[in-house]
Amino acid sequence: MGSGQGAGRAPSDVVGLIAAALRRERARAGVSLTELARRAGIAKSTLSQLEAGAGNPSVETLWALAVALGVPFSRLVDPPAHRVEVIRAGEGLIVYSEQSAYTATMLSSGPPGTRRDIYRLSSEPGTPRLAQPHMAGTVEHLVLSAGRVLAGPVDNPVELAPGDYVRYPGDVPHVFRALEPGTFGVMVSEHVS
Amino acid sequence: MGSGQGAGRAPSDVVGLIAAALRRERARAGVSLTELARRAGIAKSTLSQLEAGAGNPSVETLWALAVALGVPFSRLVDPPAHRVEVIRAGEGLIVYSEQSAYTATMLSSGPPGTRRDIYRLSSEPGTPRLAQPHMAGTVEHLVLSAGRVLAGPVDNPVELAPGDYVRYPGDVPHVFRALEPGTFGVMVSEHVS
DNA sequence: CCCCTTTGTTCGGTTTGACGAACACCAGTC
DNA sequence: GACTGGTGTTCGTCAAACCGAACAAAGGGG
Repeated sequence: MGSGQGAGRAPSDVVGLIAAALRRERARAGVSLTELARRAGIAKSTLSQLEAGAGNPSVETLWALAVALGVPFSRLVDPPAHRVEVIRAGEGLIVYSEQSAYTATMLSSGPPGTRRDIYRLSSEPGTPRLAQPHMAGTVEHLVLSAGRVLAGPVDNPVELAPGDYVRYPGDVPHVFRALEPGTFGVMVSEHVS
Repeated sequence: MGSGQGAGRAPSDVVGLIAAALRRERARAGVSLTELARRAGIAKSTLSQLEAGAGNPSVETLWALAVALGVPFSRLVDPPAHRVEVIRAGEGLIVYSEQSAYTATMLSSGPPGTRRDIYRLSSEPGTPRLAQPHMAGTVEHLVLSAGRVLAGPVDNPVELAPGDYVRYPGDVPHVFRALEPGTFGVMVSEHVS
């Protein structure tokens, strides 16, 4: 976000955001204000003020609410993910095929808020696929389906057998190098923040 | 989520987490405490206390710090994500094993923002796994790694071969029925509210 | 050497967030 | 009607988060 600094920021903006998030999440959970306050162990007056947009809660208070609501903390502070439901029928769309022995097929393009894509990777030995760093904050999950592969950050790759799972940062150079014929796997690339 | 409650939690845990995150991020940014406090527009005494692990900052304070540091808010509250994680086939948290011939291993639990989990499913023939509907808005993606499977909504399942991908709503009853021994696959369950 | 800047720390004072009780309101129930 | 059980709200009071200044330590010039 704003890599700039302090100068321009609306403080009450955050408060309003939290107020909205609280109302939304509480409605979703289907609990009353009183009940939620009781579960979170905070005074209901406090919660009332917060949902009204007044106040500037401490992290402990917010944390307790997040726990009681059963939602991750950031859901209460991050702006409501826009639901731009633009899922293309992308099945079978081959994204990369630079080398003949390597193919990445996009199975699903990410829905609301976060960028999240699902690919099927297949590769053959002898043509290591070196991927350039993606956007900062990208994380990749890989589950090997068949064959054997050396995958992960270039400086710390991991050898995987079928069924093995690895997660590694996608914003550093990483590799996918098949060690056996018929190697393929499932990759989930997600971009947080 | 409605089940149980969440009252009891170590509050200072959060504080300590934030303290560590602040020190870490400030070191990464290479700015002094004084300078950071100035940029964030808060008193350096406040920042000093926070980094010392004392105190319980308000969201506005934390927000200002996050902005001044140029990092997303969640980076200050979420535990530092391990960089590379490997879960070998057979390892990991087995979530369901009701029937002996069916196992679901949680590989990755969803990060802030969206709920999304990654599982490895393995099953043997003869014991169809019938899943109850999940939370409304849940979508499941499945890529078969090996074997053969009949998967999808109970009223409209699809037979998959290795490499095949299917996406179906998770908020209706759905099935995962192995047709061959050694069947396993990767499932991404995501919940868009 | 002294001076001056910057480091991060520890003090009083003020602002304010969190609490608990009392409040008004509505829906069933007797 | 009055009465219970629930909703969410608005009040004093107290603890504490935040501030600003004064503080000891550690470099960098002149």
